[in-house]
Amino acid sequence: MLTQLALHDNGVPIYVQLRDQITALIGRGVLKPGMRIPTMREVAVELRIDLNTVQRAYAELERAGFLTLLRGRGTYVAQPPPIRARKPDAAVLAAKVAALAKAEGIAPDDLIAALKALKRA
Amino acid sequence: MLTQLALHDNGVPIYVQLRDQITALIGRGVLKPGMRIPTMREVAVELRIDLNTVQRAYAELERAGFLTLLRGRGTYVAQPPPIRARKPDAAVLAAKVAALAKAEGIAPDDLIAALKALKRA
DNA sequence: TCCATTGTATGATAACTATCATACAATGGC
DNA sequence: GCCATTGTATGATAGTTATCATACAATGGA
Repeated sequence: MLTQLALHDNGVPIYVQLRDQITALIGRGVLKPGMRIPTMREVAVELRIDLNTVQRAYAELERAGFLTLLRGRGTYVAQPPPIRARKPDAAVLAAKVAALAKAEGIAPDDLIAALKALKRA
Repeated sequence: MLTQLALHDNGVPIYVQLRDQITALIGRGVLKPGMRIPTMREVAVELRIDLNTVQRAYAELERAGFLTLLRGRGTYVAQPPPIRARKPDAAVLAAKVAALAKAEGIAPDDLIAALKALKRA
């Protein structure tokens, strides 16, 4: 995983870059549920950043339900909850996602296409 | 242009969001060379942020060659804006979004369906 | 039982970010 | 020339971010 992480000097806080890049890796299926990911210290040393910075990213990812932190054992990609075909929930998420896409200047159709492409990968 | 800007509370500094969203608008051709864009004060009032914050974004965009600032007259999209105008990457957003859906237990197909429904609304 | 590993926590410090207030400086229209 | 508009600049303040140093706490294997 470490080789896929790249921090840039573009004004975005390090912990945000780390958090979002790990989220993206999970979304792409590079990191799968149950997988163990590098320890906070490994990430800190490899990326030459502070342990506290990594902890912040990991902690946010745990709160968001992406990771499971086990003291003394390591960090794992969270087991996703059972998929329910609840359309209302999907609608709420879709609204949020549409706002994100708009902010980044991505057309809804392009996002839909990219999501479909992800499924095939 | 103002209606196309949306700031989020996601840890990314406001001036970075503003800067990147404007470069995306230029990259997409929504803002064309020679066009006048809103004054710093207009942006500050509309987005309810500080004038200094807008100034920072505009100043960085000028240094990067995207904008031309003319005192007393306003701000214009630079005559040939850099070729390196940032093009939004739908795949990156899709990866993040897929992870969000996974964490909430929403099937990708349901999210796609909900996004399509939004378009019709 | 030890002990290395790994996550968790605290406190200090410097740098950065956002806001507020205020003012200056150039431009162009009248 | 006057003056509204708009970009430019400064200084203060509060909150955030990154780093450093250090320590504690739970886990599992030897």
